[in-house]
Amino acid sequence: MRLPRLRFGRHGGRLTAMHRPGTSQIDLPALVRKAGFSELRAGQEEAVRAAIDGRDVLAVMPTGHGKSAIYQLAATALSDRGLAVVVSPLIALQWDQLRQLEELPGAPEGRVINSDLSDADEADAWAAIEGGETGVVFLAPEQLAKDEVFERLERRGVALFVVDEAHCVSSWGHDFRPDYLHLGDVIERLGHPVVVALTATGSAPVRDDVEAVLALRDPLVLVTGFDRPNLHLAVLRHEQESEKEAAVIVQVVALSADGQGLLYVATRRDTEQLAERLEAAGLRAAPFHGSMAARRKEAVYEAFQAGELDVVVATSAFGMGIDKADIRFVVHAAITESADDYYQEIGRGGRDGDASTIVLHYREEDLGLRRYFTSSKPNREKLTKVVKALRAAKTAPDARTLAQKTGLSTRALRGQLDLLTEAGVAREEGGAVRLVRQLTPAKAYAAAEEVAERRTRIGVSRLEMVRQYAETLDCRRQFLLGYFGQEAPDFCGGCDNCDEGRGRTRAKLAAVPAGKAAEPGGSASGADSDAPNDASVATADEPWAAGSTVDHERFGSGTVVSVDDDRLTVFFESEGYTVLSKQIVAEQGLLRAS
DNA sequence: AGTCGAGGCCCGCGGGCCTCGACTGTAAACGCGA
Repeated sequence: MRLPRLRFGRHGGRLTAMHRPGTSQIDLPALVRKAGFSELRAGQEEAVRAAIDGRDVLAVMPTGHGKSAIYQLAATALSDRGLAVVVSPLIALQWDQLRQLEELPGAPEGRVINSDLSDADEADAWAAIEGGETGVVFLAPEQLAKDEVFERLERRGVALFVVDEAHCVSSWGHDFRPDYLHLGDVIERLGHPVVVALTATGSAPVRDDVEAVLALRDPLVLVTGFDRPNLHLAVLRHEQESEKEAAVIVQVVALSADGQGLLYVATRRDTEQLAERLEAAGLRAAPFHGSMAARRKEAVYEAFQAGELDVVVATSAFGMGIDKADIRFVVHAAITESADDYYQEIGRGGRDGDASTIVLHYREEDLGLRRYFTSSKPNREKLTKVVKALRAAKTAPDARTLAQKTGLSTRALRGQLDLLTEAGVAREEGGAVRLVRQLTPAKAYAAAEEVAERRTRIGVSRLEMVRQYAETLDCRRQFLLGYFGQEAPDFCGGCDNCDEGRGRTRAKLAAVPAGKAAEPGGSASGADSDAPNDASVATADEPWAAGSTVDHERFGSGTVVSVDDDRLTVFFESEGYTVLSKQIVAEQGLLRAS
């Protein structure tokens, strides 16, 4: 098991948290001291105050910026009003969070509730929770789907509801972990305690999704900057799979001279095979993927943390909860499913602020696998079986009974149920599945098909965005930051395209005499960014600012993601990411502000 | 959508080539058997 690690020094440092009259009567500096923190960073204080004052909070902050401190302080302040429930996606993360909480002298006692506990331990935990000794409970959303768990928490009284890694609500909730979709209901049934949603990944559509799914009420939305100037970004294109693999091996071996790193691959088999090849090349390498035994996963994790491995070759399973600041490279041997995922994975590099090398090895064919994972198509036969069984059932069956009745595997059944749930046809509560609408199998199928088509459209559009990242000849940092709705200087000086003076970057640089000062309000500060910032100049009379909501006559409502010289990228709820020509939008009046 | 391994075929006994089809990611929870 890993050692607890504090994200904030408790020694030295000045208290920067000041009491502001007119807000909460809580003495925040005293609370900060009591909880054992030395100081709060920008954004943290605002978030804690809002939560204490009863306002929902959505905080999008980079890992290591102290998201945990927000709920730890809020839970401490609100502990006499009721329990704090912290929803966390991984059991390993729950234990980590508990350990962090235990390190804080003034914080309430915490407990973990999950399926790892023995019956005796679970009974003990509940006794502490119900007896009032425990102030913070860590659990996965699946636990909240159980009536018994919900009722016990409700009886105890919940004052604060925290959703950690809140992007899971959006990126996983729709198909992978449907219980994330029900968190909004859980919150409402608990009488809507203060909700604090925390994540490090938050493009505007994801933020909107989190807000909607959790039914946040007038939340304070805090978004800190996404830029990570110490990450050097590059993409290498390949024709053949074998050539790509060879290049990946050579590069990882070379980069290992700088320190430890991560190699992300697409399949479990690739984790094993590439780890073997890297070992053969003399590196200390280990594979990591979701279906490995828990003990083996933990051993790899520990060895990496302890500096005993040069590289971990992993699927996307390796990531959340990694608490290592000195990762010197993050290499992808295959493209991710979205730019959100890519940013999340590369964001693990260089948290100590020192340089980290980020490379994507790209083959167009690799998009095929991602497309496969993205596409969802309802199976008429299976779906009909499920709907018929539900219509015939006298009492609402659980998923297991339903799988037996329909003869489907639990996995196949799960897929059908997710579709029916999102289509608003069925609902799963406390393990029991009910039909919400008494539709014929044919109509239920049509509803599910609509949902699947929409999911696929959005999935393909997200994939299209990460493809654009891979194929762009412009500044990659600007592209990524634009994706997250943040303006950036044209010249980042930290990506392969800028290094080589390619594409539009070069055109813009050529148009500006070297050394010319930027327009006021133009370029961001930075020693190497003297080029003017067109994005901010253009926004002066730009009617469609990034982050604003718009209506399209055909696609419905959407959020402006980024604004370029000649085009807009908009995320439409029905279509996903769509690139529109500014000129055509203007000429045809395609968009209305909403 | 794309890759890879199994198995068949050819020609002639060791290996190359082709076709077909299985498989491809992310977690928690639960029940069963050892």
